[in-house]
Amino acid sequence: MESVTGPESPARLRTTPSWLLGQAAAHGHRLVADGFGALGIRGYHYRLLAALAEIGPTSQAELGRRCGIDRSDVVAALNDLVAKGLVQRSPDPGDRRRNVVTVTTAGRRDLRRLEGALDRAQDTLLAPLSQPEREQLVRLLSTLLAHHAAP
Amino acid sequence: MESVTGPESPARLRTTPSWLLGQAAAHGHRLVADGFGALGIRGYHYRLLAALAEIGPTSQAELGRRCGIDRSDVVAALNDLVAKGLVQRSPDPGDRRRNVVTVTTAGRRDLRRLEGALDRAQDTLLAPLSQPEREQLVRLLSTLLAHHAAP
DNA sequence: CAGATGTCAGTAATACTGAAATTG
DNA sequence: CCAATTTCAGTACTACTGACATCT
Repeated sequence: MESVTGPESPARLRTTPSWLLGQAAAHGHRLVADGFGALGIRGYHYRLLAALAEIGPTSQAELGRRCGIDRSDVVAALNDLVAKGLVQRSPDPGDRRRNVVTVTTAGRRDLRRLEGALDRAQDTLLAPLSQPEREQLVRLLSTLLAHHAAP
Repeated sequence: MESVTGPESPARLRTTPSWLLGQAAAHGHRLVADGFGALGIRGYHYRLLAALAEIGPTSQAELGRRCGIDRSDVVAALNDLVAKGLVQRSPDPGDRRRNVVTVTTAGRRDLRRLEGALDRAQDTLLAPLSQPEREQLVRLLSTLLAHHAAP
């Protein structure tokens, strides 16, 4: 990545929130991807693993809703995770439309490593902000997302 | 788009800045794209038009640096803008490696419309934030980008 | 029948990589 | 020879669309 603009970017862009968000998100994505890259994991994979570890065995549709990932993309990402032996996919006895997805022991182990990489990436990303500023940023973004979330 | 997660997203994600940034950026991108869509313009196109209108005729490489767009992507986006008659590309007499890119009258006209659409998208995106909060968000993001900008 | 689910195929947009040819 | 510029070809990741078959 490295879409660094420097302080000479157009004045209009420098004060446009959606542009600033996009650039900051790109930096964050690059840092996280670098950390995940060694384990051959992408953002989608991590999200799914984290959600599974937190809420336990779930259907693919529910996973997609929790993670904000389209169900068609969930299919592809789970294929990867199954191939890596990090999750297990089995038919739901109670509802034959569904699959039940479960994290394996190897999945939990990789997830712990990913958490470490994620923490380091956040620290690098937020380096120029004080602790109160970091909390303020998280608060503002959370307010934004809560407002735009599906009702 | 619409990667809305709702308040039941994994706890780990809800407090991870890079995830929050990504989600907020996705919302912003969707709103802006909706506003630009009617004119057949993407983010890259707008950035280039805005930079050109601000700094005047420039080389493609300089444009890319100002806008944070890779040179190879600048080529493709300018091809579109030339085809639409919004910019003009001509060889630089002083340096025959370069092209000089200039906004046309039609380009300035479309840019004014795009600014309007962009403003409306920002208002929708920032709806849940007060004016001081919006300024705070811009400030925090600017600090972040300034720090990660080319050293 | 309506609605949910899993799957597949395909697309758009941003971001990035590598290489080639030309010129300074 | 080295560096900058333009261009092309190709890739990765996120996000989204439409369709289909299956099952509740």
